[in-house]
Amino acid sequence: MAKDFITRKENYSEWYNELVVRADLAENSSVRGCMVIKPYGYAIWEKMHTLMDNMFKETGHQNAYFPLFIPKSYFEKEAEHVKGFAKECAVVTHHRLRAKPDGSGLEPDPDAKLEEELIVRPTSETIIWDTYRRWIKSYRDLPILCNQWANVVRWEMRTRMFLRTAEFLWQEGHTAHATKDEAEKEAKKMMEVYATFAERYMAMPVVRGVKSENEKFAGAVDTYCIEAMMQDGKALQAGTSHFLGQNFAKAFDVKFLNKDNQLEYAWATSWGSSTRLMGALIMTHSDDNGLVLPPLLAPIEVVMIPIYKTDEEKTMINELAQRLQKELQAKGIKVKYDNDENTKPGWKFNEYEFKGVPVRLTLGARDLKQGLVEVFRRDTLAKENHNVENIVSYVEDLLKDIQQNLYNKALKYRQYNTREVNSWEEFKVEIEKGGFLLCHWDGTTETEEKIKEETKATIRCIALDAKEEEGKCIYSGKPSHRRVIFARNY
RNA sequence: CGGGGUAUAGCGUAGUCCGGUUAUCGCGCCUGCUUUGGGAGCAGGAGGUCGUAAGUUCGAAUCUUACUACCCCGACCA
Repeated sequence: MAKDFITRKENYSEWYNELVVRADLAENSSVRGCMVIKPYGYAIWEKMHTLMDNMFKETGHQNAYFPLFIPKSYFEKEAEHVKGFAKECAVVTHHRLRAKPDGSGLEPDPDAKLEEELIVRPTSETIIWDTYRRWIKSYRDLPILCNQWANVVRWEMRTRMFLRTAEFLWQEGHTAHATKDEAEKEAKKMMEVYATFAERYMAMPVVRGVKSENEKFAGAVDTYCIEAMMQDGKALQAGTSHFLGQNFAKAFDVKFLNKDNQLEYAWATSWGSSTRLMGALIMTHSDDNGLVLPPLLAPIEVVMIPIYKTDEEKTMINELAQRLQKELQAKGIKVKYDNDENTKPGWKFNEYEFKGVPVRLTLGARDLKQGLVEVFRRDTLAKENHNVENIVSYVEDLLKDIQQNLYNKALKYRQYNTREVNSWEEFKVEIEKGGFLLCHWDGTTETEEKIKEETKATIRCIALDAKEEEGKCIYSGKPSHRRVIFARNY
């Protein structure tokens, strides 16, 4: 019903861009590659933030905050890490401006050049491990389980709101452990936390997996991930959790005395998820009428819209609305009564529909005379009249149903678009159709890169629940023991 | 950083080739009245350094040159 709104089929990426702007989630700022997250969009992120934060705390983590700036020398210490991030770092070189000699504005003061240049953090492993060196002396100091909510900067060539911006918001967990086993368990545990969050709150099914050598984090031994499928069949990495081995402990000389009084390097993990989740959320559920939000993340779960002609009707509806609002709020439901007289009901219908509000109650004078309200659910666009008497418990159940339905729908979509492919010829055809392709792969980086060059498809992950199965690599024909997931990705 | 394109009101645009009144239209905005069951109607109104700078000309949104910004396609990436 949305006016002049492009459909997913017509142009998926334009649909996404327009949706983000028109649903009032975010807008491009005047700074290249950076976006403004608007109140409605931020309210969704805030919910994600709070829910995830609780999950981190339940698993024993504490929040802390580390500096935005990282001395260049710290950054250089872990070879793989530098290689991965150097190309996209913002660098601070001066600490003062001065008036230009010709009076035409400001310029960095040459006398205020920094002794050592500072990197704006693209991620915080280095500054954190430099700090951990001072915190860790004994096995009794371990584990350290910290998380930080922060902004990071990665100077991307091409950006898209939420999916890839030069600056973005995220959380990054950084833990230190006495044993390899404990660190590995931590990395897997946090992947599971992300997966649970995605499925339970975002209603977004994910594949739990491990990255190939080629795709893993710069500086990690293993990268675990959750991968989701968007409605255009492309994969989106929605969270990563890294087992870092002793790489950062060695680079920053973080040693502790174990129970046997011997010096050992500490074991590390790091794990992160970002405002990219907003993009994932949008592209998982939304349709050609705009945003669709799962109730558990919707800033407004229920909107009530009055329709009346006379003053008596208006008074009657206002009173009813206030009563319903209280009752719904008592059930913990976020409800908004929009009795703004400047806009007409039809305008409001479209507005809230576009913004993805899960349930709308139309309080119309005509229906109310028969004791009815109109209930509209955003996920199926279905409307029905319902008795006003038990509307509160009905809405409560309906919200649960919508949450579950969105998950089921997304899962069905993913299952339908996931298929086994057994030959290179077949692969080249199937990859054009999108979706996840389950294929045998010989385990080598060379093969992976050749496939990427020829088809733009990458190995999204090796699913943790992939079953053992003998087969031949679709590209090289060499033996393989399990299938991996190939897809084009965001 | 390579290749292509665009720049006119808050947004989207006409006009540019072929220079000539007061720069077009829609949406949005403001005021008033009438309206209210799927983006209301009428009337009136406000809003512009035509990306920046220089040049050609009696006269430049329009022609020339330089610069800047943004978009698309590559290379790179959560």
